[in-house]
Amino acid sequence: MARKKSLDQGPVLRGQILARASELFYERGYAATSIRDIADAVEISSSTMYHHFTNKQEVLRSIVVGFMVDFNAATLPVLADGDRTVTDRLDEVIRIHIEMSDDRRPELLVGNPIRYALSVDEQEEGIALQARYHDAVLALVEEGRATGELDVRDAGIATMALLDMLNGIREWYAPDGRLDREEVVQDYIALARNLLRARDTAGTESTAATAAAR
Amino acid sequence: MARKKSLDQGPVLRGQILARASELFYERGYAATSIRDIADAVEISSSTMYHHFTNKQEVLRSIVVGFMVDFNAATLPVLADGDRTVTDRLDEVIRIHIEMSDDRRPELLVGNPIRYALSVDEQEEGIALQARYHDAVLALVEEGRATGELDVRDAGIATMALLDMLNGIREWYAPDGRLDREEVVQDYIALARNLLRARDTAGTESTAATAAAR
DNA sequence: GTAAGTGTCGATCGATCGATCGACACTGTT
DNA sequence: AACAGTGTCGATCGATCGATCGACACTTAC
Repeated sequence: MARKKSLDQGPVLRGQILARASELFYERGYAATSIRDIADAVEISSSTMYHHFTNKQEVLRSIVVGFMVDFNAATLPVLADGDRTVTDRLDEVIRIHIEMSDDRRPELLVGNPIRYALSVDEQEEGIALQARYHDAVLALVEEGRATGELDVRDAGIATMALLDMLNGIREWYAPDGRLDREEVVQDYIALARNLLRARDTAGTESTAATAAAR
Repeated sequence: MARKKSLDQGPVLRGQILARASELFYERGYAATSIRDIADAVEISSSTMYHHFTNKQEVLRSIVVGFMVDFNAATLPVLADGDRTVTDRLDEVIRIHIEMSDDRRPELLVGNPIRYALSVDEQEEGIALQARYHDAVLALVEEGRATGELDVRDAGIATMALLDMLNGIREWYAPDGRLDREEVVQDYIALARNLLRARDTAGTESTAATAAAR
């Protein structure tokens, strides 16, 4: 086999590495995936990896931070949009949460072993990004409780229940299975309203339903 | 240091190994935990490990299967108890689920990387045990929908939402934090009733409330 | 045309991994 | 006293790990 042509493919290779590394980390875990596994999957040598990333940790860090930055960019503006009702915003965030964590499933790397693999600084960076989303959802739930749109005893617990419910989907949802994704989105919007005892506000109902159906 | 005394401590050492291994696997992940890490934590040599387990995989398998067997033994009889109302059974299972997954938190090892670490037979064994619990909860939700006690569009989706909501708790609940565990249990019982739109059945209400408060 | 910069590779490093082996201590049986 | 069975250990195996190095191909700038 001839030497791989070294035409400058710019940041393309870096993106390929991140994409394949995400999948391997997601399936096997970070520790069980070797640099050579990733290199083989992208059909490069292991040494080439080190021209694009300083070490294995940096590959993981890029994936984790990259996803969370995009995720927050998509959700935070919606959560903080004061012009819309709480229920309306909640519906849309649930849709974004489900669709984004399904579309980019392998990139959503969380859990203790992932944290353990990162340096202290990287841990704090990742946790801070997650906390920003968490706090924004919590603020929305508290706002809903204040306006009477939602009815929960403890906003903190209800928020965790909601987020865990949404985060669990990617572990069992299979696109080729019994369920259509839009079906899942609609059901989860309804389930979330049940969970938080969303009030059927007559004035905003049509608006929310329209947004939910998109 | 003198040679470790070899007084027969029966299955005690095996239990210690499993306990410490659980914690390390939970914190760092299976692949990132070496046989020597476990041995050091129990203060034995790595060779001694192999007199109690055939290999590293078998340690993981023992933990996973051991927990799920106990978990099913505690929950399945409740879920299938035809003499009680659906809501009543649901409340108690939620309590057991939360308390057991908190008490034995490190033993609850799940996810893709864990599956990847097990052999095909072991995977199927573990999945089968989890499926038995899942199916029993699903059957209860469907029963509740049939009797009118619960009101959900798709029982399968609602069941996954409920289970994910419960499984997420151990990732964030800290015993020394703001929340008392009994508080969490009570809130989740209420949240689950919201989620599944449990009907306030006049006849069984007092029974269910009593069971919930235990 | 030649020098600098970039990207890729094979070869290889020391460290660590899971697992094995023989030696030895202790207990209980005969 | 001799023996078998069990549990523990240090030493060590081959394999694989993350990471480094120098050599080489190719592009671009001058």
